Amino acid sequence: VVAVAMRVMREEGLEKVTMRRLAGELDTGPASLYVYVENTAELHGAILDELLAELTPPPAEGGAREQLIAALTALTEVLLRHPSLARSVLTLRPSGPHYLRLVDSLLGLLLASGAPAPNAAWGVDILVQHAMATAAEHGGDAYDGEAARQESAIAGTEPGAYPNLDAAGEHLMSGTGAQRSRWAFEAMIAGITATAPPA
Amino acid sequence: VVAVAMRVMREEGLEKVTMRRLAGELDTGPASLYVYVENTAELHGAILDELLAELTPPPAEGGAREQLIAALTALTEVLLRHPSLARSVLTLRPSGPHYLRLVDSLLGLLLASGAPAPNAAWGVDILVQHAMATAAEHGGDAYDGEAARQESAIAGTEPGAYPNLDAAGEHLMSGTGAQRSRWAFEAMIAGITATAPPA
DNA sequence: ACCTGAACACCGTTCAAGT
DNA sequence: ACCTGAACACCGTTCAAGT
Repeated sequence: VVAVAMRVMREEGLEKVTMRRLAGELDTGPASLYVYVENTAELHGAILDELLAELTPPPAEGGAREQLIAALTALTEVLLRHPSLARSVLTLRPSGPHYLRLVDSLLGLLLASGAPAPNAAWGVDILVQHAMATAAEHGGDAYDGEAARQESAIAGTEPGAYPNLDAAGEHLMSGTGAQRSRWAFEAMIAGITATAPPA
Repeated sequence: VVAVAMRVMREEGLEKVTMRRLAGELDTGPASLYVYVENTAELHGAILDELLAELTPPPAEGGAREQLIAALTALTEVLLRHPSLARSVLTLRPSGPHYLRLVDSLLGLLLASGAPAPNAAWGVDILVQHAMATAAEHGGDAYDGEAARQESAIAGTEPGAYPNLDAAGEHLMSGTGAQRSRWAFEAMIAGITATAPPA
C-alpha cells in the first residue's frame, strides 16, 4: 500500500494520494485500505518514513557542527520536494524507524558540536520542527504569489504605519532561501548550545 | 462573512468553517461567497488577522527581551487555541494589518533587545514561524496519543538501536509545554542576536 | 451588473453483508 | 475470519442561467 502511495505521490503529488485513489489503483474499494492503515494521517506518516530512508547518511567530513548543518539542510531539501507532506506531517509525532534514526543522529551531532545534554535534548525538536515548517511554508503552490502580496501590502500603507518594517526594508526579503535556511540553523544551534534549560 | 466565520470557528472549530457551512449560515449557496473571498486560503488568512486583533498589546513592563518573549508567548497561546488555523495559515504569507502590526512590533523589540538590524530582519521570521509551527503541532486532536506512540516506539526497540535517544531519555520529554516554549524562544533570540547573516 | 442553483469532481470513514 | 460494496456525510470551485 505504501509503495503504491509513494509512486502516486512522486508522479502526481500528495494531493492525489487519497484513500479512494489508492483503492482504485489497487482495484478495490476504499474500505479495504483500512485493513492496512488506521487512517490518512498514519498513511502520511508511513510515506514520510519511506522518504527519509532515501536521506543519504552524511559524508562525515568537516566538524560536527558542519555535519549537523548538512544533515538539517538535506532534510529540508527532501521535505521541500514534498511540501504538502511536510504540512501534513507537522501535526504528527512521527515514530517510524527512519525518523527515529534521523533524530538520533541529529542529537548525536548536536552533542558532538558542544551542546550540553539537556540543551541538545530539547534543541533537536526545534531544529526538526524548523525544517518541517520551512518546507511546509515555502513549498506552498502559491507561495511566491503570497510573498508578493505581502510585500505590496506593506508598500501600500501610508509611510510610518509600520516603522520597523519600513526601516528593515532592504533586509527583510534579502538573501536566497538556502542562505536564510543555513543562517537560521546556525543561529538556532548557537542559541541552543548557549542557553541552559531551566533546572 | 468573516464575522460569521469567526463565530462558527469559536463555537465548533475551524473544521466546520467551510464554504458550504458558511453559505448555509447565510441562507445562500456556496457560490455566493466567492464574491467576497477568492478562496478558502484567503478566508483563513482573514480569520487569522481578526484573531490577532484580540492580542492585547504588551504591558510594556520589564526589559525589551522580556517583552519580546511575552509577545511571542501571547501569540503562541492564541494560536494554540486554534491549532487547525495555525496549520492552515502556516502555508500562507499573511498580509493583514494586524499581522503586519505584530511583526512590526516584534521586530522593534528584537532590535531593542540588542539584535543588529540584519539579524533582526531575518530572525523575526523564524520566531513567528516557530510560534505557528508549535501551535500547529501541539494542537492536533490526537497529539498526546501520537506522543505516547512515539515514546513507545523508542521503548520498543532493542537497546542500542538509538544510542543518543536512549542516553537523552530523561531529558527528551521533560518539562511543561510552557517551559519548553519559553526556552525555545530564549535560545532562538540568543542565537539570532549572536549570529551574523552572510554579508 | 450582480448574484446563485445546480452541477462537477471529488473527499474520509463506517458498517452491514458477503465469501 | 477476512474483505468490501455501498452508503453516509460531507468537501471546494465553476459557470450557465436567472433577476
